[in-house]
Amino acid sequence: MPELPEVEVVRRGIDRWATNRTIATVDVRYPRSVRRSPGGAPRLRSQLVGDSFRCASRRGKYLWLPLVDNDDAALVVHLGMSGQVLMQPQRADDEKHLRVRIRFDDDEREMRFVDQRTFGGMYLDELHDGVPVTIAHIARDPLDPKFDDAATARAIRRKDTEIKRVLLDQSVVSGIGNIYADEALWRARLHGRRPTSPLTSRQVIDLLDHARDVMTSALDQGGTSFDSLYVNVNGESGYFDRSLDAYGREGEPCRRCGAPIRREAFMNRSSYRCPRCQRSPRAPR
DNA sequence: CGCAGGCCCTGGTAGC
DNA sequence: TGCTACCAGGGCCTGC
Repeated sequence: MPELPEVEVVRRGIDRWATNRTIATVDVRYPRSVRRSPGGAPRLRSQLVGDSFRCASRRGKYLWLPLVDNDDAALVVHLGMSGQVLMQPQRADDEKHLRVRIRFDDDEREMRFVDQRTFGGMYLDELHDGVPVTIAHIARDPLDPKFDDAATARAIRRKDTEIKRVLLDQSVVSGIGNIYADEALWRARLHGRRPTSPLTSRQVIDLLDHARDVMTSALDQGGTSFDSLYVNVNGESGYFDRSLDAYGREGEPCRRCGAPIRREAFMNRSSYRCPRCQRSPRAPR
């Protein structure tokens, strides 16, 4: 499940292999994967072939490759739940869920978009001030140098909802998904169902600090490969899953207090927390 | 307008 | 063994 650290690892890999090479062919094997691209596969192909990519940018879980010739356009990539960008030798066997193949006019590696659950995709978009218009509503992420902790904390406290919901709201703070939300909440000793407005500014800024810290650590270890769907552009897993303190640790002892980590349903998914360190806001015990 | 919840999608796995 | 039901979940869309 790629969140910010995993997407950043992929971005770096793409930068290493895919920039400043003339695009030769674009082969869309599965139209759904380019469903957000205006004009579909034909226009995607005609716009990309002959052009080349600049260095990749990222905001939250989105990354994009600006084009060199058409300098107000970019190829946006979102990995969804199971998307992978692989830089493969041209002779390598096709992956089972290969969706889009981009070849360059040299003998080096080709770029492949592979996606089992097809929530991800790639599409052409227009750049405004260097940002694709379709992601203008995505907030800056905590690793962005221009991320404003105090302003984000204010925005969070203005919301009339629960804290974990806001952490997952990409228009307030981006890059955080279910795994790093649970990890940040564990580190901050906050229950995800705590209402946001009574939280102090200090608590929220502390939480954002923890989110940044845990994602930075994950990035240093190549990301979290919890269910093997996430890999870097060379197909290699990250190692942060063994450093997780909450996510996926149901029944295992809290690394702080020893209480068994609890798993609960939340927003049609799972939340993991320590029942002792992260007390329930409703029925404290 | 803000918020909550449903839906999309597929493969692995638990359970019978 | 083979079938069914369920689970993973980001982001868009709808409805209240």
